[in-house]
Amino acid sequence: MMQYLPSHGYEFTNCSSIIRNLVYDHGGGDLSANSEAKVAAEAEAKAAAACNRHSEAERRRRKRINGHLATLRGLLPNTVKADKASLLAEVVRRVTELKKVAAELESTGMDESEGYYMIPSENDELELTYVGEDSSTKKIMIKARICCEDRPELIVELTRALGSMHVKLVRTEIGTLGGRIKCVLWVQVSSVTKDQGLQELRRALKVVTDRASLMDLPRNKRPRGSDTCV
Amino acid sequence: MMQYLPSHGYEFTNCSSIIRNLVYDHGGGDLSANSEAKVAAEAEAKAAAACNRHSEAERRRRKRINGHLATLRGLLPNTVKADKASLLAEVVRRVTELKKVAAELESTGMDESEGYYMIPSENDELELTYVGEDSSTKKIMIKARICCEDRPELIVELTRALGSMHVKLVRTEIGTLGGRIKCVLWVQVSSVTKDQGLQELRRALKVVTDRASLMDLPRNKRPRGSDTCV
DNA sequence: AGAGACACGTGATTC
DNA sequence: TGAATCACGTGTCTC
Repeated sequence: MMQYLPSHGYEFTNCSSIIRNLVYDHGGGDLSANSEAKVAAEAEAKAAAACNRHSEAERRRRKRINGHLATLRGLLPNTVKADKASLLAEVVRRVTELKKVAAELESTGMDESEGYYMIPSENDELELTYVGEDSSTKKIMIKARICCEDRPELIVELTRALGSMHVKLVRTEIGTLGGRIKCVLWVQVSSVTKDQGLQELRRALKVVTDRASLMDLPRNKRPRGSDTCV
Repeated sequence: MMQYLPSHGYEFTNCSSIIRNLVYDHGGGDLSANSEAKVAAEAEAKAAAACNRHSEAERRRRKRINGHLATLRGLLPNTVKADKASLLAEVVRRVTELKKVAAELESTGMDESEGYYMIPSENDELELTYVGEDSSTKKIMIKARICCEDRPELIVELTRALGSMHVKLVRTEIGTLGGRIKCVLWVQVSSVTKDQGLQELRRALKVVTDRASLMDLPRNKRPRGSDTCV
């Protein structure tokens, strides 16, 4: 650890301009009048004061900057002993990370969860959006936005439709209002191209939104509760 | 804009140690032998070289630090003209923001969406967790984790149960497997205390998980599709 | 002219 | 010893 206490007593007036002034005084002081010496002394004092203000301002500025750096040290883990450059490098890394995450949220529309977007509209809707490809897993992400009349079987139908594909339901958001339902699904599709994924998913979901009956299925596979009557 | 080109030619050797050496040379140089002058010259040259290395290293250090600062300027919007301190203040703000968002995701368990957590278990479950209070809106966030037998009316019942309370469904995640369903709800409750919110929500959701019949409701309020037979 | 911001070289300190 | 880091005061430039 370094401390850098002000061990050398630089506290006051170490300004070279003063020294310069002193030199000038020494050179021509003997011939000058008393008033001239006074003027010189005044000038010297003034310069010294200005110099002090300057160095003090610079001290304040440094303190401000280092204060922020200290704050960042406190914010980021394992940077207590890091030097300034390394600390800033780490900060750059984190901010980059933040930007990436934020951009991802933006592009997936995952920040649309509040309010407006989740309110069902009056018109039926089946909109698929290609979100992107995960660089590491090479899997395609597709966002599906569905809006239609609400009915109890809907969720089961959706689950069933997705289950028929090689997909992973990453996230679901559902909003209902006045008997209508809005459903946004984030689906991860593997091993297919973008167009294939969009096409297959659209076909699967269209079955649901078109109110396709589940009654074609064998009885023991039908969702419980939807056919308990009879 | 400031440029701070190296307008004053500080490029080489402005080390006061050299000046000091020169002063000493001037003081006792006349009486010394040639070899002594050589030694002095060597020492001077050595000191000058060391001094150069020092100032160059410092220059490199500054360059590294300022390089990171420039990177941060590029990363953050509207910081092109900001001075160092303001830039760092903005960086602190952003990193704090990042930490807050990350902590929120952590505490709400919103990062549990993948894999394990959304797989329904074999046992029924109704677990409510107090997530926290939004500092700005003063609203309570509760996470409800439900696991039970799947049935088509479930979602409608849930929606209905929540609709009977003054709550806002912020986020929903649903996972189904083998006829069972796991459902995690993030619910924002307003105008009640933590305990009130937990209690009311638990009562409302228990009705659902206990398979309470909806048939007590007036016919026109029953969810469509669940009672079309008769 | 006066305050603020920056780069610079330097001495002190640590490893 | 030497390399690296830091705080410091200073000169210079801008507004």
